[in-house]
Amino acid sequence: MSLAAVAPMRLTFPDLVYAQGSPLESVVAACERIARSNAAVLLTGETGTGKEVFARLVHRLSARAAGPFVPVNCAAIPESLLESELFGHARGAFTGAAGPRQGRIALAAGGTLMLDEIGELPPSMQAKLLRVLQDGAVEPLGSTQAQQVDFRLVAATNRDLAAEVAAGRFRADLYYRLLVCPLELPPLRDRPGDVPALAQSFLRELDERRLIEPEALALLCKWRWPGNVRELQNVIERLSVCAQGPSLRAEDLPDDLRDEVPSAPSVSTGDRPAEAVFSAPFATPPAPAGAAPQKPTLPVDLAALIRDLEESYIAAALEQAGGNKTIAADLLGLGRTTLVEKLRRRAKDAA
Amino acid sequence: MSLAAVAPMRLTFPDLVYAQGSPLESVVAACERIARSNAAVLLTGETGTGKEVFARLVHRLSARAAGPFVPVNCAAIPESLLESELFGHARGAFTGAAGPRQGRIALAAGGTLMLDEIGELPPSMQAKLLRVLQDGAVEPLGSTQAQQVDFRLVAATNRDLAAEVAAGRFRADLYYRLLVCPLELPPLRDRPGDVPALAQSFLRELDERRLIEPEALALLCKWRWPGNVRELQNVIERLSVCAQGPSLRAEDLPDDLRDEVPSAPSVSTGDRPAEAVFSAPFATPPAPAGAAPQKPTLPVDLAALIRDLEESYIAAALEQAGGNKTIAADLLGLGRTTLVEKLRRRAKDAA
DNA sequence: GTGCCGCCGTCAGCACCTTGACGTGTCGCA
DNA sequence: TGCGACACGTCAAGGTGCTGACGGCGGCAC
Repeated sequence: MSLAAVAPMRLTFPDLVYAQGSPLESVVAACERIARSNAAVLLTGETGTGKEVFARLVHRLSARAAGPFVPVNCAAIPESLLESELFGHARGAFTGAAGPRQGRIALAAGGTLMLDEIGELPPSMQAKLLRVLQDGAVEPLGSTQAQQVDFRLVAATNRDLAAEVAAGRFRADLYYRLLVCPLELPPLRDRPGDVPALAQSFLRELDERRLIEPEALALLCKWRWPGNVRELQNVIERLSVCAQGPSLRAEDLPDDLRDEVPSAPSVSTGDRPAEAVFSAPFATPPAPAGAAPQKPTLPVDLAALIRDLEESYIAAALEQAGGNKTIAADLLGLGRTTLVEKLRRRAKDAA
Repeated sequence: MSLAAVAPMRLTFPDLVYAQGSPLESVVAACERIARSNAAVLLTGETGTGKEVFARLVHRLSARAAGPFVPVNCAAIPESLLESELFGHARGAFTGAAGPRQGRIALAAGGTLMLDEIGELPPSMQAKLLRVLQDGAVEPLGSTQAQQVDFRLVAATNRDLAAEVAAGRFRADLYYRLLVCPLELPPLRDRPGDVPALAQSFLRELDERRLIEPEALALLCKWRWPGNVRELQNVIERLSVCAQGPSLRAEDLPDDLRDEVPSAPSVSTGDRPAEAVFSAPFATPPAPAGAAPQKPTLPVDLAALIRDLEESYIAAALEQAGGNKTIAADLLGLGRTTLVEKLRRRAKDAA
């Protein structure tokens, strides 16, 4: 899986870098124990703490290492599609292209299924997932018979699932099912000792041979890292780009980091920075990397979409034609009167 | 790039005009460093500070200078169209002249993609963009396979993205991704020394040979310029048109500028003047002319374009629905029979 | 087996859109 | 002033696409 030289040129996510004595040591040790079993795992931690990295670690350390690792980002898939995405659907009689689709769960047979942002799972899916965990079988949409699937579940979230349960947004029975092997990933600010190792690892991936000056490193270690490892990754990249001298100096760091007020380490899982406050409709949940195929956002109002498209083009053509409708119609390959009528309708609808 | 004599007669945007000792000097220096890398750039600054100019600068200074520069104004495109605009859609029956649309991202292959007003990006597009940045690949609507694209991203906004993140309107992970190389453009009022040079540059483009009287120039330098460079451009043009004497006098300036109360320079990045209501001289609308490099390519076969778009969406919906036309129609907000009819026509046309 | 349910294809009715033709108003030029 | 060129708005005719209803077909439950 080397992305080689892709465009925006990103580093591949680091494979578990930490320092001696890091709190991560105990987490890794826990992973090793856990991996041997087949029990469900629940990873919790802020954005950017590397939940997928640890999910893969559990997979690799388990007896299923040779099987598939299937990541699914629950938050990145429109609710209406989640079901067919997870469970698949039986007959795809038509369409040629798709045909009958395996669900992600079925694809994880013999391997590990990672459900990221499981806190975003809508209630109906929670119920269905629970059934699957109990029966060890999935029943694709439209199909009559269940299909046994042997998979291991690793769930992850940056929400406080217990609070979600208390608020009635997450099923208690599913919660306890997931809670068999809880693994909490500490935020980067609570393990500043890992910062140097991580920084060095990122530098190596950048082919950056200069060193970070001690003063700069000290600043890095003191920063709160609300975006955790991913934020560090970006800062390092930026540092490498911006620094001009023979070494990477504190002056080359972003202002925020230099205006540092030494932050108290967070109190366990108490505060979840920033993004906790979603108000917005469509509450954009932080959905870290790595899962879910592209797929256009459906459902969509096709009629409205086409109206918009048409309107955009008509407006552009009119502008280019300087308001001359005859020319504009030509530009669009439409009859003149057709364009006129379209405009009239539009004006009418507006009123 | 001379637009020569287009209808409303606009000046071409100036190519980076500033005075010696201007704060822009350090910004330009930063651009030079940044340009060498492939990292994402985030431009921030008020309306009219020339974000696109700097985006082009980064492009020209980079190794990609020979490649395309593709500007996209996220705020200027209806939300429903953004997806097909950015990602494109797979081909339809026959291409005609305009044919199957490449997305803007794909068009930026080998070059630079500028996403202006990125703060306006709706949540679903934020998620998709993040994926593209991570994978370096796009998957056009209706197509099943992803396509590798090598591009460099320059994002721009006049919002406070950090605040947007805190408010839950902008994804934290995408934010950190963009923050690799932040570049802040100072408002014109904080660099009054650039005003004379800019004014002279605009006059030259207007073929205006008269000179600005010192008193008028002084007024220009003192004005707050809520609309920044673009506002200055408008004022100069107006001045040239209105002045009748052998020189450009203070009396020819709009009243607002002459009633000047010497304004304190803005306190660093503190306030972002609500560009909505600024009572500019000459009723400067926030973003007239020079902006909006949107403009779909014309001429175009609108009917064919719409057919293609429709086909792509239908194909995608059918796939997601697993061939179930009832569900697919729902996904598209169409009546079931309507969808069936559309399919029938399509099949008929193919034959 | 029988009945129910969901999905599908067809078709006729109808609203809507497109199209071509016509009349008007304006501009420029003889 | 008169004439042609040009662009516009309107309208009636004809076509097109949408809609709702109907019947067929297969799976599943009882």
